[in-house]
Amino acid sequence: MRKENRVGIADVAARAEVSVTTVSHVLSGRRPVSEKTRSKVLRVIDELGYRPDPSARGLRTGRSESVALIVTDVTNPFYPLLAAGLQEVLQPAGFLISVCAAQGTAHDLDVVVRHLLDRRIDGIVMAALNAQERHFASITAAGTALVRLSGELDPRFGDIVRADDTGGMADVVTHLLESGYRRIGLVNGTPETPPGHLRLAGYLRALRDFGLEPDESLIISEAFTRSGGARGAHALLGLDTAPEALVCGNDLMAVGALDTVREKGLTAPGDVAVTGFDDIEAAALVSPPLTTVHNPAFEIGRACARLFLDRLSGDPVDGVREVVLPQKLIVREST
Amino acid sequence: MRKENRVGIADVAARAEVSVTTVSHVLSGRRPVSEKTRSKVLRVIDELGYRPDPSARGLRTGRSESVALIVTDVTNPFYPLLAAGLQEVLQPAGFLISVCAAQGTAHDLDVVVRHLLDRRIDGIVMAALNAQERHFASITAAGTALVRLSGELDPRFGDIVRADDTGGMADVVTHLLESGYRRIGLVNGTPETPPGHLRLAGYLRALRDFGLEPDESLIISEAFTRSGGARGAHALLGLDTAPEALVCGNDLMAVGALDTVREKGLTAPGDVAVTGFDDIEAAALVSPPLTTVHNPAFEIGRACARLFLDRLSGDPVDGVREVVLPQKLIVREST
DNA sequence: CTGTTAGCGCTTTCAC
DNA sequence: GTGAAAGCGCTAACAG
Repeated sequence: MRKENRVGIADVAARAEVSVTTVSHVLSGRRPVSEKTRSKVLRVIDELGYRPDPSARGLRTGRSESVALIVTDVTNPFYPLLAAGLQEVLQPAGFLISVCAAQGTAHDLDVVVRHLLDRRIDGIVMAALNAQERHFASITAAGTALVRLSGELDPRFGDIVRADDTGGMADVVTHLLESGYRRIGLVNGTPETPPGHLRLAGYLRALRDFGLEPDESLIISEAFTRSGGARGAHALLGLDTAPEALVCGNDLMAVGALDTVREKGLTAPGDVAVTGFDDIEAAALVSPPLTTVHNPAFEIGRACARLFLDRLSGDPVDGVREVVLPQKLIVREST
Repeated sequence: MRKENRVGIADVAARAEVSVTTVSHVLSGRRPVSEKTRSKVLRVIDELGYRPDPSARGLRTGRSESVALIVTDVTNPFYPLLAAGLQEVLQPAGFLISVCAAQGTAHDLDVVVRHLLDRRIDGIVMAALNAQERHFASITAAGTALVRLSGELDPRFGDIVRADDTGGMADVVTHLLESGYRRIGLVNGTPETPPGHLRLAGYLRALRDFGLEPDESLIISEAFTRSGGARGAHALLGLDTAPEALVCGNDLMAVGALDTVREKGLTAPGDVAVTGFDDIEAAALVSPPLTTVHNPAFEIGRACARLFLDRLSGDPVDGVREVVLPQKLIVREST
């Protein structure tokens, strides 16, 4: 079983009584071939079960028909979904999707990036949180397509695909306002992070658009964690006039807020409404199920894939592009 | 930026004043090289930043230094963890890990497997639920290493790595027995599935080992879902003498059981203890956090990786192997 | 519209 | 202990 005889392009050419060149061009479509020859070659390929060898092709073309997703935290359910979106679009086009973890330091990421570039990976979705400009630069310098998931658009650093955090947060707050809530507290992650910043902006915008002036005492910054949410909720619910609703920076914080609500002998949404952000799986599992904003990981993956397809097939695209996807409000029982 | 000049083995050879053959052997260690030559070559490699081209190597050797994980459901958090375990071991060894989704029919899986074999993937972890014998057979026939995650050991179908479901379930039940619970109900998934079967066996074994005869009226089969768990709990808690504890077939069922407990105005573990299985992320997020059994996805991944390493490096291993990993009881507040 | 041919960068006989 | 040279299977000039 060690030495199976793969059928090569030469076998096909011989059997179809044409040159290997012709077979190659039937496959690639990079040169006109008479319909008669074409169909004959195709038939022989089918008969022989010929499958081109990607290594050989890659050696010639310098491409690998594969793209990689680099992540820091594999356990975050966001990334598998993004990967699924990539697959949906890229797998039918013959691409292989590799998922690479680059935990730890930026140097670990150096190693991973270099490994990928060695393999002449055609495209990279950089979802590693510790990525630096030098990583982006080395990727694009190698001629590899790059998509980032946040940051500022820069011609040297590839395309960007991201969700509309601000709009999403504005939607939740507007939903609460339209449901009659007025005193709405924000238990947010720190505004130093991109999501913290953007989500705070959405909260403020929605209130103002509704004609309300934000009350700073109702805005809390904590870690983007369950315990951070619990602490934030504790602070806000201890106020003289406690808020009627707690808008949280992400679902984990909302879970923590629910812990606090329960602990204080209150109920949600009876005594206080609670909302999350991201729509992780647990958002639907907790009690009450959380009203939240769906972070469209799958669609982000598809958008990345389409950018790759544009760049990798046909004529070179110049300039960089940014795709912003809408977030979607998911109303459940916590509001 | 189209044509960067990669440095090749010939450049190294020239600069080090040796033949390409020697450089190749310094790299592979497949032939003795004098220490002096060796260190010189190594130095030049470093100076020039030479990196072997995987496509060229693959073309010669028929191997790709990469392994794939094929899954059906990308959103199941079990698989990313398994992938992380694979990475931890295989990435340092120079392997690339690809994650492939084969949703849908067995025919989709055919396509994915064929694609992977075309690329001369070195190893496949088959985690797709719809895999059939023909898939296993075609993989091993192509000389590609295969690891499955369940089933019967068969020389034609590669190695197996799995967790000890029966032992894990026995551990939970024993934990309850030792905590003083006696009437212990089982809200299980259907015993037609491998996990359902094995977990039931663990439940029965633990009771008997403790000297108790299982009461059939306390054993319920439902779907492995939240609503299945809710239904099962409803049935058991409606009994004349309701059980003191509900052991559930997986965490989702336990979440459903908690729904029912709450709905009936009862509390866990005050009125009734509840346990899960798998230790998905949500198990720690629900209230009360679930006592459950940790399904060691990460360790399974590492075990798969080690089997690959054994088969892919050095002398051919013959025969097939099975690795059974222990499950671990996680005691939280629901018991 | 079709064919001949020169490599892509590496591993590996075979020969010294 | 070291080299020369023959391909691995394919693509893309170049040449009709």
